[in-house]
Amino acid sequence: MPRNHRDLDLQEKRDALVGIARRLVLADGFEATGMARIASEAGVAPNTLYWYFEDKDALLIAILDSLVAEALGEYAKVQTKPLDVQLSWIIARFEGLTGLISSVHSRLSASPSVRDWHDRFHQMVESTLAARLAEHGVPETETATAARVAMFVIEGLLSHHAGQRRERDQIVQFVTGLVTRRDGTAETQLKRKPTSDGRARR
Amino acid sequence: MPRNHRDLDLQEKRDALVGIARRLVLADGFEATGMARIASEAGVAPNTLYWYFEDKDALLIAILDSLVAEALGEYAKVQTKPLDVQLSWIIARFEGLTGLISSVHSRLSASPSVRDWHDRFHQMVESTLAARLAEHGVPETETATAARVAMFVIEGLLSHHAGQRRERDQIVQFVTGLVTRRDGTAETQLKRKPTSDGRARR
DNA sequence: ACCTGAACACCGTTCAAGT
DNA sequence: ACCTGAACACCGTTCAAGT
Repeated sequence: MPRNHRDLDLQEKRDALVGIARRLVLADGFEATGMARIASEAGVAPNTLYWYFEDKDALLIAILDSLVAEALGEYAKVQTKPLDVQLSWIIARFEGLTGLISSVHSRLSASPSVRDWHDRFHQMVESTLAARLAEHGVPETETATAARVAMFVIEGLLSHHAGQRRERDQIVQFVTGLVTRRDGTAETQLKRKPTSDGRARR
Repeated sequence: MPRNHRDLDLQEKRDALVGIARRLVLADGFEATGMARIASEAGVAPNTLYWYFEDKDALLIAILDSLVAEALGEYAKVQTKPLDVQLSWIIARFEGLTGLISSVHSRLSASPSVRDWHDRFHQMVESTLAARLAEHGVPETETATAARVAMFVIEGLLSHHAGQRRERDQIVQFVTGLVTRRDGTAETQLKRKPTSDGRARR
């Protein structure tokens, strides 16, 4: 896959390198995947990577961008489903990425570029969540706070072995129930109504 | 501070080393603090540290234990205060440790001993939180789930620049309000009653 | 039992040089 | 413009040896 010099343009080769790095990083973890290994797998010299990426963090960010782009495309399909289904979907979708997520968090203080990406990502996810919450009857004054709480719960579940399936469902139901049951707006959603996946609560 | 051979016993010297390492790690971060630096600050050879600690993770765990022991002592004083005050206190108390917290999370997958410590710590904190929640009228069937959600929110706030003071208060109020307002048990706590620090909600 | 000097393996990154 | 061989600085850790 080296395909040297001029028959692949810069962006194409960069993408190819990201793909290779992504596969290795997802398999073995970011810290455990050395630049030398990535280079060797790509058939180039280690320092060649530094022609395409400023440093290892830039490579990490490129990997994250490619993963987020894919997930975002798929999210469109569940965007209109009930809140608990959406939350469960998000958690299941990112379940394989817990290692990467904690790598991102661990680079936060050392790398301004990772910190920057991370903050942007949070902003994007939370504003999307806030919009969904608004649709579900959460009053405007609380959507931002509720979205942040939802985000924290998602991150918590993902960071901690993601819990067992059963426990995850319980937490998702608990949070959606709490968040949407405001001053009667969505009161019914909480009482006895079966969950959207057909299982009884508790 | 070397105090060699026999005029300090093993445990005493170990504690001294932990103290020195803890100061450096809190100042510069775990990853940024090399074993060589700790050793030099302690006036010993780098490899001497490996007489007292199995590896760098063991040193991390010793630091964490000392920090938790201190915090636990202080927590006794606020244990009987209202829920929102307790949560705010916990967040403020651990605010200076965000770097360490993410270091712990980043070692989770690579180090079984850190993972072990982390799981124990969560279990301890969550069972304590669950007991407080029960005192505040949360039904038995939900204390565990609610405690875990509270823990996720605490961790989320601590991991993300801990937010601004104002935003933190808002989230704490939101969560305590939601969690304690169950089927009328603590219904009043939510409606219009001013927060325990005297500020109006929203 | 406690401590050390010296080395090892590995890491991300850089430099000077090639085409 | 794109790529490389070789080196650099640094890391946690180990080894063989000293007392």
